[in-house]
Amino acid sequence: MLTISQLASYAGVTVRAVRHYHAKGLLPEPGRDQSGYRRYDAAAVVELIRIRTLAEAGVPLARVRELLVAGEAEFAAAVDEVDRRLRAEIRDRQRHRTRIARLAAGESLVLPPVAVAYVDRMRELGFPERLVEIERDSWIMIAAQVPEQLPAMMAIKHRQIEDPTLRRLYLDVGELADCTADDPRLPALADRVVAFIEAAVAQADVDDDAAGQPVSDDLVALLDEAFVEHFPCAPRLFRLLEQRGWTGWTNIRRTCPEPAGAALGRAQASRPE
Amino acid sequence: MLTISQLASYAGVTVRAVRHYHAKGLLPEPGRDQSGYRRYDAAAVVELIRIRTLAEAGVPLARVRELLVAGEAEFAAAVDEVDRRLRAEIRDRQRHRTRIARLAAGESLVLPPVAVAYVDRMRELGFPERLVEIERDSWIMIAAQVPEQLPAMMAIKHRQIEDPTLRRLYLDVGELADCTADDPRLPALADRVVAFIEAAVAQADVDDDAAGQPVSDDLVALLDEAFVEHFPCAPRLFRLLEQRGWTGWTNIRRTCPEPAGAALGRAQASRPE
DNA sequence: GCTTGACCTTGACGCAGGGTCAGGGCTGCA
DNA sequence: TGCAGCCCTGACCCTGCGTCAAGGTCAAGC
Repeated sequence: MLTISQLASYAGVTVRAVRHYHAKGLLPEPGRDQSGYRRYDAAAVVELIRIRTLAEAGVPLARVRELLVAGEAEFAAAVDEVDRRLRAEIRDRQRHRTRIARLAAGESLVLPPVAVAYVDRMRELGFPERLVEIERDSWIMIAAQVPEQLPAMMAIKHRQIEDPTLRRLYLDVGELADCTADDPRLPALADRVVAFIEAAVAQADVDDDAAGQPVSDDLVALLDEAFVEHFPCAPRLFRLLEQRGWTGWTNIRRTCPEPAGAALGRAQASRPE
Repeated sequence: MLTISQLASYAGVTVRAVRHYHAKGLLPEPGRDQSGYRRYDAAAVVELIRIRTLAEAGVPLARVRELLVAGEAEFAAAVDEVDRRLRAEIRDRQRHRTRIARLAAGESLVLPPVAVAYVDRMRELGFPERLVEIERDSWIMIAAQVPEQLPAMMAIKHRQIEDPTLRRLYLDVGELADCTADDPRLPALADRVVAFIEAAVAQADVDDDAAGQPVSDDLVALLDEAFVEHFPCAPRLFRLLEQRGWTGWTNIRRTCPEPAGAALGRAQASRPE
């Protein structure tokens, strides 16, 4: 008769595994000797080797229990299912590998390359880091929410940022980020923002109209909130804009219905955070 | 401000996962509103998306926590380690696939093909199922213990089983399996076993001597025990053999030292279970 | 007889990554 | 005011064991 460790060593598994198989009902509990030790016979070795063989083939223990007493048909079906699972797990791992390879290559992954390029370009052009960060975070959220519309939106942003007038406006917004609510430069800034938006609405490009309503109202509200959190003067700026007939920021709109309603989408695409 | 389910939906994870990340210290606990609900800002969305991105790349959560604040060098090292782990897991799965493919193809796996063929041949030759089963179980244990010596041992067994005299002896052992200890046919059987063993010792083939002492004494004892368990008449048979100067069964030996000691290994190779 | 070390027992916690309940509070809408 | 649908904490569940705790047993050496 064998002790548990002898049994385990014959079958090439650990003592702990044997007790685990007892607990799971895979291997019947053997009789005990007078001191309470489990005592195994050769049949237990064979059964344990069968269990180990299945387990090493990647069969979950719950399945092993069934397969030990299964007929050929169920056995084949179960094996088939296990193989499908293994293939799926291999596919998962391979996807993971390509993802971490891209991470290792320096890609941020939370942001597609086109957006990374945009953010980098902002830094090149001398935008304050604060502004760059909130812009980056906004695009992370947009990319997570509506990834398929990101390229179109990014194209517009790239064009906007290369436009000297608009770039000047952005830079000035960035510089006024930390000003107090009563800063005397704010009304003039609001005027310039409104002037830009109205010009954009007036000459609404045909090819930009495809953008439509790319992001949900919820997300727009969230982005506006993030803007307010990072820019102390934002509430005052918003009030100044409302006095000039515009409301919101990410998706800025007229407070009163506009005659040419089709231009709204174009206005949103120009959100100058 | 966002509720936990809004946050989760923006980042594309479950509410439970968000709380899990809080518990693991991956995502800082946000402030609560007056009713105790967690309230998140946009920065939390971005952080959660970063966590999800790493987690989806197969990075363990413990590593994610480090990587969120890691510099480039540690990041690269960690990524490298994760990739190694993923490769190892893929290799494991692929091994598992080949193993279950072999299982599906009908191979027993607990027994190499050469042993399966031997067991099948026993059935063809009309050996009683009881005898076949204990033989099979013995070989399972031997294959698990000393797989590299199995082919040589199997070659001997194949030759033995095709020898008409020895096959007749085996068949008679099988038929007497269930006889009582006082069965009158047992002494004659013991005589034939001894006659065979002594003949085998006398003409010890040169090419068989390589087998030497293939299995450990422990395993031999276990196999003998299994034999006794399946054959009620075994104790009586053993006593009869001892009266004739032989002890044991799997590794049968002379009770008194034999003049030509070199023949012992040959005797063992002929174990006629 | 005593110690020592190796073995045995049960019970419990731990791991990743959450799923799923239970039992209750809060909110918003009709 | 009632109801649906959120939210909260706490706790147990899954896999396949590893590992520790606290104690009983056994064989060997002195």
